[in-house]
Amino acid sequence: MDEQRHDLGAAFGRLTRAMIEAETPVLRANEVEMWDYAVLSALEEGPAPTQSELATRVGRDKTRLIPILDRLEARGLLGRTPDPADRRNRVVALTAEGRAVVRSCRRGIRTVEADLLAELDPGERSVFVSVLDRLAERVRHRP
Amino acid sequence: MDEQRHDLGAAFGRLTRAMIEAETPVLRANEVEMWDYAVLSALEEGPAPTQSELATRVGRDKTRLIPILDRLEARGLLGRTPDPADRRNRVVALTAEGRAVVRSCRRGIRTVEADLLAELDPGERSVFVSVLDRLAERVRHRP
DNA sequence: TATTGTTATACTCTATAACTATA
DNA sequence: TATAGTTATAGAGTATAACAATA
Repeated sequence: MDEQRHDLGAAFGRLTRAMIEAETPVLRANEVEMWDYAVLSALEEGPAPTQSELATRVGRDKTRLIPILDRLEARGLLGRTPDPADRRNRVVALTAEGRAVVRSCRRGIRTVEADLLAELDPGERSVFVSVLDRLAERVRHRP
Repeated sequence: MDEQRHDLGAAFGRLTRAMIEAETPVLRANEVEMWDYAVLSALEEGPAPTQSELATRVGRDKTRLIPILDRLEARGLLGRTPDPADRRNRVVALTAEGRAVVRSCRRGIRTVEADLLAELDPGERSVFVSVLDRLAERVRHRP
């Protein structure tokens, strides 16, 4: 293993903070907060059959999701409809407007990302992005 | 830019959390917390001429550094000695024991990191690590 | 007056456990 | 009884401003 480099964890942490900072203006322009965007983004994969399922998708617990869902539902960006088969469940789905907002956010975010990766050569960039995506996906499946 | 992948920021965030979780047992075995380790690690580069300088090195503000320094100094892992040239300043430096602790932590952390990267092939791994380190360094220089 | 280190205070975020309604 | 969603509360973490000592 390499000797003369910084810790991976520290590097991830720094980059996380930097990205949050850089993306905040984009999100603010769309009047959403970070976790709002995370929720909308997760719902693009498809409606969530329960809020708990959505919570694990996003990587938060269900209690912290509720104020976010309240806000987004009030703005008409998503809907919570009771599941007739089991009325305890509420299926959460994007509205057309919600889909439009998340797409608008994503456009801005892609610009910020391109900026971060600008100095890399194309080969490095594609390896980096692909590995990053794979690692993040691997790490996803455990809460 | 690629279309079908997750956001970089979300990936960084997930990996940050996963690494914190995976490294916690290592740090606990050495009786240090995450930011304790960050401070000790930063001091390996050399003594900090002022606490403020150390704060920016670590990426926190000076007020949040103080309880950490108190604790580490009490344990004899670092020293705070007034600078004779400007007695407002305190230069912060690792003790021999502090250096031993941070090295012990690092050994464990390297193992965790190797585990994360284990499935990658060597080429990918070296590109990924090198790019990550470079990006983190670039992003470092803005308080 | 400006700066270093420090303390105090208010604010946000997070974790936990209790409550309701359905099953 | 067990689970989904919700609410409440306590704790940790964070940001900000004020303070004493030194320049």
